[in-house]
Amino acid sequence: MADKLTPRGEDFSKWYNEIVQRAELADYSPVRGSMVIRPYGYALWEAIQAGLDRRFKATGHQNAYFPLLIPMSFLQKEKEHVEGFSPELAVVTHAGGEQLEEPLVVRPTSETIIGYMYAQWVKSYRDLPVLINCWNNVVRWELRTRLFLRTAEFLWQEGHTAHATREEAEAETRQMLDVYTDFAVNDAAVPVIPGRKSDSEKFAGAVRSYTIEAMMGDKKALQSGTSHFLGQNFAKAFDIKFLDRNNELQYAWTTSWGLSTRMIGGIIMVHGDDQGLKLPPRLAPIQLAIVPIFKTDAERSRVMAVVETLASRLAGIVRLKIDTREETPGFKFNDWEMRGVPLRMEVGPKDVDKGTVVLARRDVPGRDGKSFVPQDSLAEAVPALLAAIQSNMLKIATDFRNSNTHEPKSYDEFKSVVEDGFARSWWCGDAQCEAEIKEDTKATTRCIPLEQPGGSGTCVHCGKPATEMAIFAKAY
RNA sequence: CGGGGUGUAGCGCAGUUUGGUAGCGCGCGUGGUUUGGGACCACGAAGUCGACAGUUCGAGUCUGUCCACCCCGACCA
Repeated sequence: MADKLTPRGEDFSKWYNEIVQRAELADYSPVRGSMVIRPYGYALWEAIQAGLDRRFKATGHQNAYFPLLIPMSFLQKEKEHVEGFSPELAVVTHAGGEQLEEPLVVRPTSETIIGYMYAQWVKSYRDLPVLINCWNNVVRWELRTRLFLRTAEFLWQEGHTAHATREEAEAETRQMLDVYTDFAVNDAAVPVIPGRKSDSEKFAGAVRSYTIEAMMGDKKALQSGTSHFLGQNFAKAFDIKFLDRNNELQYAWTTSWGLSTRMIGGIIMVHGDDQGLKLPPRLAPIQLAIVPIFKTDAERSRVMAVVETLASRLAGIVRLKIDTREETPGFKFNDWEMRGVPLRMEVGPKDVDKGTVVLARRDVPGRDGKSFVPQDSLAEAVPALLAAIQSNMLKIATDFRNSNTHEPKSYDEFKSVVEDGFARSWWCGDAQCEAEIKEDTKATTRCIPLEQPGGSGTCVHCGKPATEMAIFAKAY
């Protein structure tokens, strides 16, 4: 632990893995591809859950729970869905010492079983809309896994709604994309590009998929949340039908949307630096770490008395932790920086004498982030600093993203741009053209941003007329 | 599944070429000195050397078979 972290610029992947372990976010489990989320990492997930759950409730959704195991036949009812998920299913074939009559799939996502249930619940237009979210775990047998970014089992929320009209379902899909965007930008300080997925990148079974795409510190893209308009595909597969106001039988229109523990990986890779993790104050489990400094016993009691007073004054205002470990201050400074705590307070004998403390900001590297603050003003200064850190982190990430997003003028330029950043280019929308670009550059269409310049251009690859610009990048 | 690599203490590794008593660094425990940017000293605990079989007086080291994991590709929130 005394060793320095591998510098981010030297080996990004190694840097990432070291942070996850040293900040005690997660650890490898004995089961291939799955991870143990440790208390600090789980506390971060709880903060993410709280931020999202609040927004879900505010937009009229309720939480519910659906079973882990799904009859195999359910998956097969929607053609694209089964094709998309079959390769990565974990299947239970035996239980209670006997072979099961029908194998049970460990859910990779719950559209099917929820579709089945909605078919039971929805009979009339009066039963709509159904607005349900589910916090759970899913299993997808991925071939290559990485802590938080892609694990065989992961935690997420999946929202599933059913509506009477196409318009209403489409509005819901877009509303939830907005919710994700708002959460990412304002809570996680992760600037994202909300947009539509190309046909080849959309969710298996969806009519249209939307995504929020973020740029990581190595300039690769991470899909950080998705919202799908499922049309009537699942309603038809599972018979979600209702009688409308005109007494006519109609299929419902459904949506689904999810955001996973992958977001934690995104936060690490967007904000982290050579000192370690850097957490946005809104999500940080510990916002303020207090490090008392003393030599003698006499100093200890003077310092601790002040620390206790200040801590109790701040306890209702910020999430804080007093560091009573018997390590050197230097070790503790580095340790809190590794864990990404946004603000650190140092209290030593000199501070006690002067009635001040030292506040050190995590977002400003090294000693430049330190300032002396009068003890009397902490109740105002600490929240103000946390707010400043939150917005500064968003600004740094946004500037980074913007300065590494280019609009190449030619395909040659495009190829060099996507080697090290995002390309924003006119694209014809053709799947063949998209596949050729991927083959050529390993860059994929990340999304077709909602925000478009208008007008038209020519496709960056094939030169055909194009009416929309797309973001291309290498992705996780 | 294709290509490459690695399995020796909790972690990172040396030792394997040339068979001969299991090593180093970090971490961990105890005691002491320390403490305003990753402290130091002393003592100590910790290993079926990935598994199985073979060669040999003797195998971490040689031979064979198997297994696991990691990296690159295909798949993907």
